[in-house]
Amino acid sequence: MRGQRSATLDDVARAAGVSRATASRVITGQGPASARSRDRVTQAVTKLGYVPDAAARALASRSGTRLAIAVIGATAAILDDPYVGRVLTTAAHIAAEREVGVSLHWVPLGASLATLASSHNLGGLVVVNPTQPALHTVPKAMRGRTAAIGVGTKDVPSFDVDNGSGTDGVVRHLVNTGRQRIAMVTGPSWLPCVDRARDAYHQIMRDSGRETRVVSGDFTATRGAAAAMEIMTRWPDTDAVFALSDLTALGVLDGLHAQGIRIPADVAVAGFDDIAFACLSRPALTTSTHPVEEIAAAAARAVLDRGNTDRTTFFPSTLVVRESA
Amino acid sequence: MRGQRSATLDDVARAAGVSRATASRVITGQGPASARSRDRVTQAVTKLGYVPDAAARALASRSGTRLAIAVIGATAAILDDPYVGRVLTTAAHIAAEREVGVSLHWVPLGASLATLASSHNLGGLVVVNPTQPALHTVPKAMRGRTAAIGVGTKDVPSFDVDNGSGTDGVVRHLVNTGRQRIAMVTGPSWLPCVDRARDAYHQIMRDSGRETRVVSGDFTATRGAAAAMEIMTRWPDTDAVFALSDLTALGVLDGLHAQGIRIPADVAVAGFDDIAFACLSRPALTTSTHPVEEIAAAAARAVLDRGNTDRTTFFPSTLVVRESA
DNA sequence: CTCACACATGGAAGCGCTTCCATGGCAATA
DNA sequence: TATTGCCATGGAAGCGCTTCCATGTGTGAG
Repeated sequence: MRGQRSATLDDVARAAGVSRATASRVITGQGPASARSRDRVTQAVTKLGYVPDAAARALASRSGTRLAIAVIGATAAILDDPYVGRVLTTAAHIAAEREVGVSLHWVPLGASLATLASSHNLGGLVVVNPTQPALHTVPKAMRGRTAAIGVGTKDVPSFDVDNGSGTDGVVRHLVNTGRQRIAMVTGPSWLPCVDRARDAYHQIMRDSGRETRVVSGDFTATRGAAAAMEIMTRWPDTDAVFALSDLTALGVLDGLHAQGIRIPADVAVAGFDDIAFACLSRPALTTSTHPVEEIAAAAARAVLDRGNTDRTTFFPSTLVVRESA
Repeated sequence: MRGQRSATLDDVARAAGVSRATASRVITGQGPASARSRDRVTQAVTKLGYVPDAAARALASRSGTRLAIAVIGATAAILDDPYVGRVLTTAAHIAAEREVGVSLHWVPLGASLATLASSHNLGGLVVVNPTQPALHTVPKAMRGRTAAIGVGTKDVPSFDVDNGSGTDGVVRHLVNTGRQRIAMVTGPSWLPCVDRARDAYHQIMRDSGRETRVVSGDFTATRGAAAAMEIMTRWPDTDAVFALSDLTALGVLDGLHAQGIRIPADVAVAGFDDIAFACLSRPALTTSTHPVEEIAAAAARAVLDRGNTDRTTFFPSTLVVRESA
């Protein structure tokens, strides 16, 4: 293509015979410009193959054009779970409509978001699985353009699936289908949504006079398989397992299979999320939906359109009965 | 935290009692600085909670600090496949070691990479599933910091799995285990790697005096299920199906199940990629490995460390025999 | 004791862009 | 014809940072 150095706004302005200011106005579409200038600039742009420099633009306009998605406390395994992928795809979609890009950032638990969020080239920030401390590290200037997927702080709009009622639906189904000794595999304990789910489980167990059996998980399949062993060893008479993630439930299925346990005849298994694979497993997984796309879209829109929702919005989760429970 | 406006390098310099130049040198670690200046600046930085602005830095230094991953021709479904996720995670890892971020970009088939790659705040570019035209749109200035995952052009280092020998291994296994009428489900036809795999399949079929049965796929599970129907309708005596993607193979498994076909008794099924779910399905999937992490790491390193590899590197794929074939 | 040299330092010039502001031209009004 | 007002325009001032260059300051060699 063109020479070594790529064309700048100056080159365009010169080629069009207008000032840089005018060229800028035409290109950004902000501010007045005569039809004549508009034409000449447009022509110069295509002729020179001019593409505005995002960094310079962000710096000058003090508002970037990129939506950052920060995933808190993620291990490498998290992308085995379609979850982040779905958030990402959806956000990218919404962002693309507004001609902004997306970037993905893994933020270790306890790390600061300051570096990430301080950059001028950021148009917005969506924090996935936020913790209070992490959210507090986002600079004031960025607060208005931040949303959380999960349970956030007061000054940041938050979006999450209704883990409580979702869990309620699943566990109630287990109870209604005659299961007596129902175990639960949770997720990472630092996630507030895990608490809500565990609370819901405890509630039902208590109300129906059942004993609780909880082992902690991390949303991975590997952990699910291990949890299956652990559960059947500690409580051999368990007749149902509810995992707070489909991936984990799939692992549980596997672990149970390995022990020669029949599903759902001996033990019922239920998950949470309704991932694409849930209906591909044998037996197909009974689970509860997780409207990730809706949630991610809401978060992305809240950030990009500055929706002034500063409350937490919960999205309903509905039971999907298949073969495993 | 601090006031409305966040601290700039000027603030730090002032607080430390040095010039902006010196402060910059200390912070970037480039250029000389006395121990005294270093201390004072470091203190000022922590005191003010100073975080450098990425946009300004990129603009001034003419070299960004972000690794962009552009996925060509991706549909929303692509993230159901762990593939992109694995690329992303690995790249993010390598990038993080060098304190650079990653960003992900969906580039429609036929779209230009110019806008993406022209930005000064880009440290490198990794193009996934590149097409020749797409690669040609990356500005000269960026060429040196670009790598391809897939088959690229001469001036860009490329990394890919050896689809040819991988396919060879799988199909040969099918042949060796006595399968006679082996069908293949391919991937998107615009991907060169699909050609290589199809060629390998044709080769073996021809060499062993077998007839070829090819239906085209798109790497999704949905398409796999449909392909299973299509294959069994067109060629009811088929006794093996090889899909160029595990996701598709899983779909095939599902489609075959739906028709009451036993696997592997009636029909053997083999995939490609060895995704995490491959061993979770019933029956567990026979497949061939795809060292995505190695490939992505090589690509990321080639870009970040300016490795002058301007050739295509193929990574070996090895057969994994499980239950389905 | 002098000269040369290295090193730490600050001033200043940008990087490529947006945007404020003052200017000038033109049509509409009186 | 003189006055008002509006709109298109260019000049210039940054955005926050890096980096070149010239200036001091202290050290070792002669």
